[in-house]
Amino acid sequence: MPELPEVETVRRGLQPAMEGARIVRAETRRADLRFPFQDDFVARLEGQTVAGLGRRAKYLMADLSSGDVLLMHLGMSGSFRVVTVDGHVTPGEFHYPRNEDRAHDHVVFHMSSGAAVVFNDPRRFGYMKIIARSLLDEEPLLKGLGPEPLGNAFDAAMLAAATAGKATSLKAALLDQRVVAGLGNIYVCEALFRSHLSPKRKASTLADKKRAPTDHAKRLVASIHDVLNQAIEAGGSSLRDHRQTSGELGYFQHSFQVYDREGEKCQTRGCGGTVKRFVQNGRSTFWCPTCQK
DNA sequence: CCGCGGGCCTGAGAGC
DNA sequence: TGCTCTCAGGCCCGCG
Repeated sequence: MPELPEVETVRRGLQPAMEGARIVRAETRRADLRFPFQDDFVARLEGQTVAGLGRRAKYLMADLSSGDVLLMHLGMSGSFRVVTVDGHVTPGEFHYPRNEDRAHDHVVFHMSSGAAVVFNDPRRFGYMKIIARSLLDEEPLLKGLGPEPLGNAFDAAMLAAATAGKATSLKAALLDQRVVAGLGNIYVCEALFRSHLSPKRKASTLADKKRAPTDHAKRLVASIHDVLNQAIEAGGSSLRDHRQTSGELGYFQHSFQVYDREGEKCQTRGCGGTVKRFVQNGRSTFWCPTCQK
């Protein structure tokens, strides 16, 4: 499911239930998600207060009073919901991603705020890991990550330097979390469309001979900023699994201009082209060959 | 360094 | 209705 806007939406939804509250009880309802839970997973959570809930790329990070950090990744189909202790969902009734039972509720945090925070993940590509804050810099899951696309470190100069000399395609480079961390298939397709750049273009064309950013790089960075900010504002995109923590859908999918729109007319003014789909690095790319060069 | 295929999982939707 | 097949917001590994 989730790319940066979806994870950020989840973070904002969990904040009121978790920040400043203590984890009274933690339940793991099976032995593993993508990986087995650490042996001391529950023990390191129970009794700890969540000082803050942050995000790095597509990871949620809960700062615990013990000095540990709980790292959470939603994989493809993970979602969180916030439920009050009497079984009623806050604020509205939760609608499961699929109209099924709770078979895929794998982790529950019972908070002193009175809320239960439930992690549901049918495909179980998601995972959780507890890391001592002092070891965060050496954590393999985080170590190679590039800059946050909405952070100060991400700009045209940085992007040009990171892609200079790369033989790979522009699309593959943007999906590479070492280049920039948080984009996925949807928002890469959308950002490339908005900047009129072909997904097939060589990534190295974002830089000139002196490794300085071209106008393409500047356009692309602006498009990435725009599409991510707009998607966050819309509560993310709900195609199959993504839900806000209230169970509500995100609605940015209605604003897609190319993703999942094969065969539709290109929305670029005066273009007249048609949205096409092809497989690139094993993933669907949606684009307009007429106006993306 | 790069692309590709396969794997991890479950479920939805299409086609027959 | 039900089967089979393809595909899915991620990411990792090994091969050539």
